[in-house]
Amino acid sequence: MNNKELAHLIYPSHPHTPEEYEAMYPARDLPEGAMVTRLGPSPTGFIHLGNLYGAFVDERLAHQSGGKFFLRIEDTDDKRFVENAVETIISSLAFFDINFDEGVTENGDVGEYGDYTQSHRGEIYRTFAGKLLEEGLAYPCFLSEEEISEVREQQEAAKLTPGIYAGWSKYRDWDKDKSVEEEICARIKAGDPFVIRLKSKGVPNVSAEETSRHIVKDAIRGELSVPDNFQDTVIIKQTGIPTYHFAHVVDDHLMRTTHVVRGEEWLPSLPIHVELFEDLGWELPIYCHTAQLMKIGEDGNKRKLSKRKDPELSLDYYRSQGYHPAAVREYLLTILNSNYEEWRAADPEAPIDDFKFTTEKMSSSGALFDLNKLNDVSKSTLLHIEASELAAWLRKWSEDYAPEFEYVFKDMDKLAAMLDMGRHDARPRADLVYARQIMDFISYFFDESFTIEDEYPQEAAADAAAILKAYLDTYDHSDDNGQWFEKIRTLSTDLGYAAKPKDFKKHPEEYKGHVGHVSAVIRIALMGRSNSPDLWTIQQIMGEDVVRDRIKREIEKLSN
RNA sequence: GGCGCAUUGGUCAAGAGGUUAAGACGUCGCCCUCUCACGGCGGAAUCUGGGGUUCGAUUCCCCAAUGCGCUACCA
Repeated sequence: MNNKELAHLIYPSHPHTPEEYEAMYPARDLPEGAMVTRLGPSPTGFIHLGNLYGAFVDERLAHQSGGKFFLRIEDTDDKRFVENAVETIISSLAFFDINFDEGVTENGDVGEYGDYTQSHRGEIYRTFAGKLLEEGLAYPCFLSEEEISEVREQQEAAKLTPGIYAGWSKYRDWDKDKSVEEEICARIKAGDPFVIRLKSKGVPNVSAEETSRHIVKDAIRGELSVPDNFQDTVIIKQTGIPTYHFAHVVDDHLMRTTHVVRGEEWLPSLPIHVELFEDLGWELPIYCHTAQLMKIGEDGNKRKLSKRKDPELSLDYYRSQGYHPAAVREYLLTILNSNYEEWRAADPEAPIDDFKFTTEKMSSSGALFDLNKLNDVSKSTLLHIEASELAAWLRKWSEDYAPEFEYVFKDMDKLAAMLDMGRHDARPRADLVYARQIMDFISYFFDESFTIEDEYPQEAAADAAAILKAYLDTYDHSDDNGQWFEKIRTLSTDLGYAAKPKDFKKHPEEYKGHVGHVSAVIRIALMGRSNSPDLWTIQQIMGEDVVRDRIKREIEKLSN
């Protein structure tokens, strides 16, 4: 039996030949320099900041260069499948403005290079595995789980690298042993389960200096020195489904991916991929191995955490807190490209598309996720979003994540006015960070959430009732900001408080306090807290009735 | 254990064989100010360690330490 006969025995027929597949998925007709990237999530439904981080690289690279960005579902592991995961992935990414040109969508596949779901591509993988079989570059392996662990034990005892490679699977050299050949033949005919392994060409267990290497270009890390692979990695599992390694090589070639963006955890298996590309006679894509995004631990603060299964890193967490997608995007870009912040500072209004994103500017060491920085970026990002737009966005957020805030959205114009407080001044306020924080920030406007949180300042506590009465008597809702504050100054002086804080600081013995203390009393009666934006503006939004009502109520409370 | 990747202030980082080692976030102080926020000014704080190479290294090389990852018929 020769290689060809073995291949035929395993796969009696294929609907298409490798050449036909090549013709079905021809090189893309794209302008010079256009990059084709892809995102290949497995359908666990768990999307975290790290996925988004990588997805941004793909998206920017493709769309900036006039290329294509597609979504491929990598569901070769049936144990991982989670119901509705694909929908979740698509909608989460869309929420953060990651849009695909082709691939899997909610309404089926879009694009000429599909099918874009790996579990639907079994026949394609088997065809190319058959080609490797024919060429003697792969072999069927019947080693059982028990046999494999025995091998491992022996290898560990002998201090050798564990794994199946030259010398450890008799099936590898079946053509040199008639009895093995007969066994393979019989077992295949009997329908015994087996895997297909790559027949690696590297030399096992030699020192690092002695192994030969390939130079592989990595757009982030420069030139990588990749040793020859000597592991007979499984390429087709017992189920007939490929492993990641094989699917990656076949798909990214046939889908004509030019840039493979993936996490650095893939670096150790690069030798396998390089060998596979070589065996199949295909050109290597340009790899972009990104650094891991990590997070500051909640316990201490500077511990690096693995991104793996850390619910705090879940995209849904930031979404439910109500971080605006534009803010998250902005933040991610600042850690993705070190020169982004500088560029943004120079032009706060420029659209993201104007920024020239480059892989060279990406760091090869992992960054800690910094919530402080996200918050800061978010503040300035929200400043550039229209209040009415923001209000609408908040309402959508509330519907999805926080229905308890329904009352906030009864009057959208009023809400927009609240959000807009002080945002158009020469030095705009930056109060708004994320939805939950905003709900708290404006909570005093609503009777549903208004509570007195702070206490009167010591200097004016005793006069609180008097201050409020005087304030109510002179209050005129149509006063402008200047007239209104002039009245407070007068009121302050009348009651023995300095009209200016400086006067009080100079001669504290002459006054009970200053106008700031008096204002604090009013502020607390109206807002329940001692810190807030401009009082006059707030009153204008609240309306005269609410203002008078709250002051009256507080006077009553004080007299009891 | 083996292999791989990484290592500039608390965090993100620029940077070059000779620099006062940028900038941002955070932090501290002052100013502005009816509070807060914004803004302005200023401060504290960094090249993981040890060997080389060199007139000179934080920058180049080696080793170590530390962190992260891989070591599956998971991706």
